[in-house]
Amino acid sequence: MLSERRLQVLRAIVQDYVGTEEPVGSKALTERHNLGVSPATVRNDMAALEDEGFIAQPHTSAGRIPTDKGYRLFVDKLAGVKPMTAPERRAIQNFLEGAVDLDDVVARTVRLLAQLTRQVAVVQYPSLTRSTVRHVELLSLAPARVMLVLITDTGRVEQRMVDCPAPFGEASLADLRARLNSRVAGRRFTDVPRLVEDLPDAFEPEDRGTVSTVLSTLLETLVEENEERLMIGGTANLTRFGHDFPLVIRPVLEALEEQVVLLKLLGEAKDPGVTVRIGHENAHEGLNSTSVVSVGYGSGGEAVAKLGVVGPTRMDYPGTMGAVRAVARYVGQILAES
Amino acid sequence: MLSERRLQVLRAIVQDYVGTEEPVGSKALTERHNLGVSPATVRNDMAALEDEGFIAQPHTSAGRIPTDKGYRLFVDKLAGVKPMTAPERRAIQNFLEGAVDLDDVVARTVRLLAQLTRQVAVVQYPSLTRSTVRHVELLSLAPARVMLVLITDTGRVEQRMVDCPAPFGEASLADLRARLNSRVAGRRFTDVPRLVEDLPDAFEPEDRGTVSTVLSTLLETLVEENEERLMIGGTANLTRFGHDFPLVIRPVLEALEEQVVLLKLLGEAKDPGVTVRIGHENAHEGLNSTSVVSVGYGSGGEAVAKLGVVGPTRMDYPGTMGAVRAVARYVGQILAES
DNA sequence: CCTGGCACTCTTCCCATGCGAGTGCCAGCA
DNA sequence: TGCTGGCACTCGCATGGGAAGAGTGCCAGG
Repeated sequence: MLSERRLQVLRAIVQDYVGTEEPVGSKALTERHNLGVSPATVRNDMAALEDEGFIAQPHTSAGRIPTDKGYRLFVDKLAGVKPMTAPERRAIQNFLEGAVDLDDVVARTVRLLAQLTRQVAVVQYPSLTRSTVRHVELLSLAPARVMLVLITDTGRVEQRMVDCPAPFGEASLADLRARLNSRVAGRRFTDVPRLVEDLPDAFEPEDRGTVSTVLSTLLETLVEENEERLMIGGTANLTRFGHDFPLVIRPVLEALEEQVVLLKLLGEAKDPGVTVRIGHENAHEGLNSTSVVSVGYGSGGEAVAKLGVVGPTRMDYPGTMGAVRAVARYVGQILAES
Repeated sequence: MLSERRLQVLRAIVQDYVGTEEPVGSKALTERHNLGVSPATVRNDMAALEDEGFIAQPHTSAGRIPTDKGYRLFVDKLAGVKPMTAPERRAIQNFLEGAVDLDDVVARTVRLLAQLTRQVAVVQYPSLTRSTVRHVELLSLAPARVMLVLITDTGRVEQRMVDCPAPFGEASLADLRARLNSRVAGRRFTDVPRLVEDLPDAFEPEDRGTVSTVLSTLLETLVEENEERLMIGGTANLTRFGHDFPLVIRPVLEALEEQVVLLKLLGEAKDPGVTVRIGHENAHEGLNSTSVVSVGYGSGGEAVAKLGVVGPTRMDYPGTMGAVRAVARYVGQILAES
């Protein structure tokens, strides 16, 4: 329906607009790209593209700017993912390799993404539900008080206090610790409930209450979704957003503080590859003038969490997608090594 | 040197300017505050205050606005700390009591502070160096790989991997765990180095290398200053900063991302009470147009960390100081209880 | 030492004007 | 049918000149 040239015109408009931040006119287009046709022809194409809803004019007789729909077409059909250069890849790897623990990995990833894309970076901590248990530790803090520490294969640590219904001896605790670990160590979180189901039966009646309490706390910890933490960075890049300032970035900052919103945002992306949500495609109203580029990352073949960037719809999609993909890949490697 | 009335004029200027965000003139002042004198008199006082550097005019013949020095005098001499009302105090307490773990306490504190003051809130995690050890846990992950988990009295958990110079048996590990805990549990971090000094001597020669390695990792963890994490929130409030947007908030956002800067900022405040740093009193350049109100908080009588807010120099100092102080007090209580 | 009055200084707002960029349409040409 | 050059038209934006208003500094008088 859209001729090849019209698609090229759209591509050129997107590229120019992303570069200059100014509405682009027919004359400027023909000067900067050799489309082989005259401005008049381009004007006709533009009129057609506008009828289809891919571009719009801010005012009568200013240049055209892409609409969300225009960006969508650009991302889907007209632009690939721009791969990182070799030096960039090396820099990413070097920077991430310096990390000392999980917090540091996440923190470095955020900084890296923010710098590479010059946008706001969001990195979700490796999700509990998809990881495996490395170790469960039980510490007796008081006769009827136990601290439960859960360590995951991605290096994440969760702790919980458990108030026991009855005093619980050191010997029983050691027993529980040993049995628990022999059953769940190395297993996926989703399998844990099944694996510990009958564990209380192995204990003396007077200890069963406590064992059950500990186990249910453990299970709670495993499913606790609101514990899906994330880290954001590069908010200073919001200042490069546009001219009509406060009105635009206010809701964005607010949305960024609502971890729930962000988690949902990242969670929505189900693709195996890089997912792009453009403008109004984002459910959250405050993000209607932003695009979100996200991707899953993980230590093995499987994604355990997501990361991405939030930026103006007017962004360099190929470059951003390339950076996001590359960072995700290297973070995965780092996690697998540690 | 400054007469009583002139101080009152300064106070009135600060209050009005904070309220209206606009330079305040002599006529408006006499209308809104009954100073008992005419605008002309106030003008003379203003001229004097300007000579002394407490106020300034943005342009010839606009009203006056307070300078950093003016705010300083206001904070030191002219305004007290506005205490929270009883309902506010109750709300603070209720909100904080819902927290389930340390992360949650900090997160809630940040949200609370940001909401109460309508500014950017910064909360430092309880510092390691001033807390006491609750428990040290050692987990064998591989024959020559140990995970060290440190649990503090404030509920904070730090973990480190230790690569041992030689394989280390389960029995030795249990031995080390027991000896270590019996020595350091309940002790202050600063005392730990002294307490574990001779610990390797109690082990077989072949294990001493590993024990030393583990201990030095523990000591590293204790002193590691860069691990002083903090959480910030309420950045959306920056949009209420002023009219000349990007130029002002850009450096602020950048400074907020530099944890080092923030930690230094909070660390500088040595007072037992609420500390206020106004405008250029902040060492960091990006924060020259902001004021920082901070205070220490802690579970006992002693401060284990700081919290505070960052806002425009034109802020409601008495109210902000009251909110910061109240929140710090209640967070301290919560930490002491858990 | 305070007060009212007065002249003066700027900023800000508003409007008219001109310019330029960009468009839409049309007639002509391949 | 599709491309091109030409041309009239539309707006947005920057420019400049008043006019208004707020606020000041200073002075003479109480």
